Amino acid sequence: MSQSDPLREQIIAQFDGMSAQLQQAARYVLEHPEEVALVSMRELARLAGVQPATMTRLAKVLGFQGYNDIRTHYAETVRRGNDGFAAKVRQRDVEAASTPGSDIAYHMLHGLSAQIAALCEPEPLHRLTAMANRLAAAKKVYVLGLRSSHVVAWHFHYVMSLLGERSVHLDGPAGTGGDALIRAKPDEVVLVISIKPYALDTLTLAQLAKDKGLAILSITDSEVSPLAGISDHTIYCATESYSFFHTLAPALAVSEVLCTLLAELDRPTALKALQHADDHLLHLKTYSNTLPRRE
Amino acid sequence: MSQSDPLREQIIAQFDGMSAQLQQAARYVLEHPEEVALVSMRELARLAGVQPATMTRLAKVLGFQGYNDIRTHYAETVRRGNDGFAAKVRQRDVEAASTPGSDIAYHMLHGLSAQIAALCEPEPLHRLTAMANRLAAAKKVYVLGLRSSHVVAWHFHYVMSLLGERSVHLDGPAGTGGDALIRAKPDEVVLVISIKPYALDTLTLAQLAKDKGLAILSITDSEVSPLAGISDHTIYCATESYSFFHTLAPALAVSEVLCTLLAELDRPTALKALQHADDHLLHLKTYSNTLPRRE
DNA sequence: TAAATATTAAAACAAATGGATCATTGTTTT
DNA sequence: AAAACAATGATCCATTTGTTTTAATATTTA
Repeated sequence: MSQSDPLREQIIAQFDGMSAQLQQAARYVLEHPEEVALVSMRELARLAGVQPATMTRLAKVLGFQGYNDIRTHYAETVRRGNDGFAAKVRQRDVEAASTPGSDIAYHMLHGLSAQIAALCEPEPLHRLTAMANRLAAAKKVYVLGLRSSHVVAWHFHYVMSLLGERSVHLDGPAGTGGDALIRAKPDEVVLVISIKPYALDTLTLAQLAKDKGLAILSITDSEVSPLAGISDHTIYCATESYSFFHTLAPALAVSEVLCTLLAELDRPTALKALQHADDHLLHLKTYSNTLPRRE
Repeated sequence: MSQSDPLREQIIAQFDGMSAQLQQAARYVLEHPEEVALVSMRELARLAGVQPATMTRLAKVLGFQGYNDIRTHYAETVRRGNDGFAAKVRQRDVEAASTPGSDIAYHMLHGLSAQIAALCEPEPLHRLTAMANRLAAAKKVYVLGLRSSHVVAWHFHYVMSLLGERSVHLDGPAGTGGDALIRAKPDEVVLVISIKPYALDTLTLAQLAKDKGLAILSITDSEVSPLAGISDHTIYCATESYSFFHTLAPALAVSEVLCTLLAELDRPTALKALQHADDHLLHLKTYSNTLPRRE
C-alpha cells in the first residue's frame, strides 16, 4: 500500500512549507490515496474537511496544472494494483531506459507472466484437470481454432498426433475445414479455441457439432464469450496485453498443460507413443543437431 | 482479478438476455472492473465503444436506480483492494492438492510464468529491440518454423500479414514450403524459429537463405543451437517444462513482443493497416459476438 | 498600531457529467 | 407485407464538477 511513490515523497517534502489548510488537504491525500482516485474533488474536499478550492491549490503548489493531474496519478496507482509492480517498473527505468521500445517489451512480458501465473489459482486448475479428464474419455477429439486461435488449435493437434490418433484438426484449404465433422458421432468431443474477436466460422462449426450431439470443450477469453453458453467445459484465459494485439501465450500455455495432463493420465501409453514417434522421425532423419554440410 | 463478486455474477447471469449493445457494455465492465471506478461514465462508454446512454440502460437492466450505483459498487471493490487476495493464495495450498494432476498443472504454469518473466532482463530485452529494428529495416521477411515451431512462425506471419505485406510464410503442402526463397534477394531477411529437436528442413532452408545473402534472425533455445552460428540476431528462450514436452509459450511471447515492437516503430502506418484489415474483415462478416441463429 | 501580505471562505463560472426524451432503425410477429 | 415491438443513436436538460475570481480574514512586518 504505502509503496515508494514519487508523488507521495514530494508531498511529504513540501508539507512543512504549506499553509494550514493545504496541510490538512495533503494529510488526507497521504492517508487515503485510493479515495483520490475514487471520488470527486468536492467529495474529497468534504472528506478532508477543506474547501474544494484548496484541492486545486494543492495541485498547483505541487507543480501540477490542475487537480486532475493528481487524480490521474492515483488512478494509475490503483490500476497497477499495489503489488509492488510499480516499484519494479521504476527501478528498471533507471537502467534500461536506454533502448527505445524496451519498456514496451518489458511491460508486455511482465503482463504475460502474470496472466499465466493467474492460471495457478484453484479454479482454473480445477477446470484444467476436469477438461483433461473429459478429453481423455473421448473417443475422438476434433480441434477447432481459426485465425489467431489457429496457433493454439494447431499446437494441441500436433502434440496429440504424437501421442496417438484420436485428434482431428478441423482445418483445411478452400473452406473444407469443417468436413471432418460429417461423420462425427455423439461420443466424440470438439475442442474449440476462440478469443475476441470471435471468428464466425468457429462459432458456426461449434454450434453444428453441438447439434450433432458432441460435447463442446472450449478455451476462450471470458465468461460471456459466445462459446461459454454451449460448452460442457470451459477454460478462461486472459488475452489482454500492453499492445494493439491480443495475446495467445496464456491460451497456448493452457494447451500445453492439457496435453501434459492427458499424457500423464495414461503415462505408459503416452511414453510408448512418443517412443514410436521418435523412431519414426529418426528414420526419416527429420531432426538434426548440426547444420547440413554445404555442397 | 477473478474475484467472487456478486455483481459480476449477476451480470454474467443476465448477459444472455441483453441486447448487443448492452452486452458490449457489460463485457467491458466485466473485463475492466477497475476502470468503472476510475473514469466517468462517458469515458467508460467511449472505452467500451458504446453510447453513454447504454451505460445508464445497463444499470437499469441490472436493477439499479442509476449508473452511479454501479460505480459505487466497483469503487467499494477497489477500496477492499487486494486484501482477500493473499488469503486466497494461501487457501489453495490447503485445498488444491485434491485433484490429481492439478499439482502438475500448477508446476508447469508456474514455470512458464517464470520463464517469460526471465525475458524481462536487460539482455533479452536488448536482443528483442535489436531484432525488431532489423526486421523493420528489411524489405521482406521470410518466416520459417516447422513442426512444433510452426506455432510461432504462423503467429508471426499472421500478425505481420495484418500489418502489411512484407511477410512470407515458408510453408506449404507437398514440400513446397521453401519455394518462396527462389527469388529471395540479399536485402531481405528470414526469421527462423527452431527449438530442440531441430528440424532438419529448417536448418537446410536457413543455410540456403544464408548462402543467398539473406540476414538470418532466429528464435531458438540455446547458445549452442545450430542456428546460433549462422544468425545475425538471435533471441534465446526457455523451452523446458515440467512435462515430456518442450514449451513454446515463451517463444510465442517473444513473437508477440516482436510484432508489437515492429508495429510501434511505425505506429501510424500500423494503425492504418489494422484499420484497413478491420474494415476488410468486417465486410466479410468474419467475426461475431454471438452464436449464429440455428436454422 | 497601521500597512502590507498571505491565507481562507464564498460565490460565480464554464465545462463535463449522468439522465431523459424522442426519432430512427432493425427485428419479430401477425 | 404490414404492424408491433424492441433496440439504438442523437439531442436536450438539470446537476455536478473543477476552476477562477472576489471578498473577508488572519498573519506578518514596519
